[in-house]
Amino acid sequence: MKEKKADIIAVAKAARVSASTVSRSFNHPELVKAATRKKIDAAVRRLGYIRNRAAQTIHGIRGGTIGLIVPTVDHAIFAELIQSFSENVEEQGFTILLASHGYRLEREYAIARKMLEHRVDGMALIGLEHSDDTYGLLQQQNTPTVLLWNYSDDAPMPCVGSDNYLAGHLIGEHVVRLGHRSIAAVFPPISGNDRALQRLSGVENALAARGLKIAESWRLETPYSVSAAKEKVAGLISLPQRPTAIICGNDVLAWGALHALRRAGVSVPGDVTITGIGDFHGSKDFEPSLTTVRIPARTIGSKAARLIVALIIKDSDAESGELVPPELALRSTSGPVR
Amino acid sequence: MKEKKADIIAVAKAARVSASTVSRSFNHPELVKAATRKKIDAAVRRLGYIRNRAAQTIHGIRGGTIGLIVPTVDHAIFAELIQSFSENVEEQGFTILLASHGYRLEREYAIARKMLEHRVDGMALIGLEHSDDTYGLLQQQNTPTVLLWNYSDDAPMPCVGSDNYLAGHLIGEHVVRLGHRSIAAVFPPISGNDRALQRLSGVENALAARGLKIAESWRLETPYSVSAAKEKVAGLISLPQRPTAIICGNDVLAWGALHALRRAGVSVPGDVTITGIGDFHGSKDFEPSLTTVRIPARTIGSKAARLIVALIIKDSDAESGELVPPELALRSTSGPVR
DNA sequence: AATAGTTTTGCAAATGTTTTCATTTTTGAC
DNA sequence: GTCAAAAATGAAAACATTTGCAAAACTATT
Repeated sequence: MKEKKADIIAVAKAARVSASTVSRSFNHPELVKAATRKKIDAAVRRLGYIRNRAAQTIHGIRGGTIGLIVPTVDHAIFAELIQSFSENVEEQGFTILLASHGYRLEREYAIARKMLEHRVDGMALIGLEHSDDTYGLLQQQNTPTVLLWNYSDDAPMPCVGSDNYLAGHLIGEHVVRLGHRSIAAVFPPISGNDRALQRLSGVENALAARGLKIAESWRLETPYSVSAAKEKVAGLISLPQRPTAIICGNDVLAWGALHALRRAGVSVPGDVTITGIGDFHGSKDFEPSLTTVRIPARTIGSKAARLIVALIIKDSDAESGELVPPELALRSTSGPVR
Repeated sequence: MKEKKADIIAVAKAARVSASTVSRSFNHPELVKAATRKKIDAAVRRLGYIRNRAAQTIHGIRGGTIGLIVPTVDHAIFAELIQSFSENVEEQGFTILLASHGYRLEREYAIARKMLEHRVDGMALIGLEHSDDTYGLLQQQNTPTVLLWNYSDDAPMPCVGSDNYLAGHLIGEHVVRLGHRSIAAVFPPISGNDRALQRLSGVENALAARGLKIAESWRLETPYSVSAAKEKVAGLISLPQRPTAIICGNDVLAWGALHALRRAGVSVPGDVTITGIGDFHGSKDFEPSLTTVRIPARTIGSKAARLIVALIIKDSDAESGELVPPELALRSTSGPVR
């Protein structure tokens, strides 16, 4: 294509009007005569003209993008949330700029900066744990921001999410109520992951309320994957002393545990109780179906979408955040201790 | 924040140099004296200045974003691909603009247009099936584009992906070789989904080579979810006539099938053989481990990332695309017919 | 100390759009 | 057919940058 791409002036020429009129016909169509608009539209089509948002953005006009930074997109966890958030945000005319930081908070800062360079209209981050630099950056630029996934009253920014501490507490309580005393825990690494940390302390406190504690050798830390969890749990149950319940930090780890037990011929929940947290797609239909705590990702996504848009368009009666409570999903992998 | 955000001129003033020098110090640091650069950096930090990419973009400078449009982000399928693609693209200094079209090709067109308005440097789409409008748009704007996931020699644009027909053929052949004659198929809807269509015809041709055909009542179409597949398969096996093998269009559906059989107490692969396609995270560690066809998503993602960047920076020895062959992953859910 | 060459800097034009204000055209009433 | 008011359009300034070119400031050489 030798000829340079069409700009608004080319369109104006082709339609025999001025550039201003073309611009108006896009942005304030009611101000231009129908006939003129028609001529312009024809010219636009003929030239294959596409508006240049960058040139608008320069005028302080919103570009219609929202930056979303997630730890990872590779796994089930955030998939539902991302989907729901982006669907809802798109519905309101915005597009998402997505990036993942691989659980490295400095990466997150760098990405946030880059998104700001692109002059996103707003930002969304996962969790409440971010580097001071990141918080500082966002505050100083006073970019509308929402924190997804976790809710806390004293969060430094509006957040919509669930209470991960409560989620952990719920499941911990459920397990002790069933009479379990020998309890193991399988959790992802908690550094840079406030969700996991809170869940774990929720669990621990629930146990502590009954004077229980998780033995050091029964606290397993595993990367976020079915296979890693499966392996760890296989090791765990081959030990002479076996727990009667294994509380997993999320559903994916629980799936791994379930497969490990199946493989070892251990019956669930007859011999061992397994629980997850998250209620991902598939947990309900697992055989046996997984007892877990439902974190309503779709609800969080849509509420967060509404909130961020409200913040961006400065809708003054925007909430400052919202707690979407977790609920115990009682299913078949948990049972009374034998 | 009363004071308007810092611009390059504010920085220039603060550092007592001209705006041009500030600009240069960002874009061609070697052209400005180290001492001056230091002054500028200090001013930047002091004022919290963030460059405005939009204003650069206007000068035809690359903005460093690549648009990626996927059908959905909600499920396992593209997660690995997206992750790997975006990791690799980020490594080369680009950021991803992600959107999903929910399997609606007109949405895809609208999104592509919007991304072009944002002047993305390149585009990546999933599969080879897109509306003529979309293809036309991209061609006319001659935006560097790669098609992910599927490979075909006569694709209208560079593509890197696997051969879904071959994947289907591989698994079909495997199943007939095991001696199965009564074969059912569980596939996602194929409209607007060339991947599924090709897989299915691969399967059918492999069967046809042995004179076999899938009975009409044994061709199940289900949405992309464990629970839908589980339900459909539960119905299937409750029929008086039962297939000895069920070929699933992807691993998620196969998981659903597996759970249905488990629930019904049907042994796998003793009574029924189950196969998937995709080899998603978790399939290897499923109990029993799933026989499937490996579509190397990470490889596709990284190769595609390299390709799109090469196209953008007009690296002339960029490949025109690449076929990443699928491989049969022979595991435990398939066995000889009893 | 003067010269030539090199490095560093600033000025001003350019980029593609929006917007304010002024001008022209149209409309409706008489 | 005239006039005022209303509607539609255009000219030019503004936006935040980059860049070509020229001027200024250094260096090295004599």
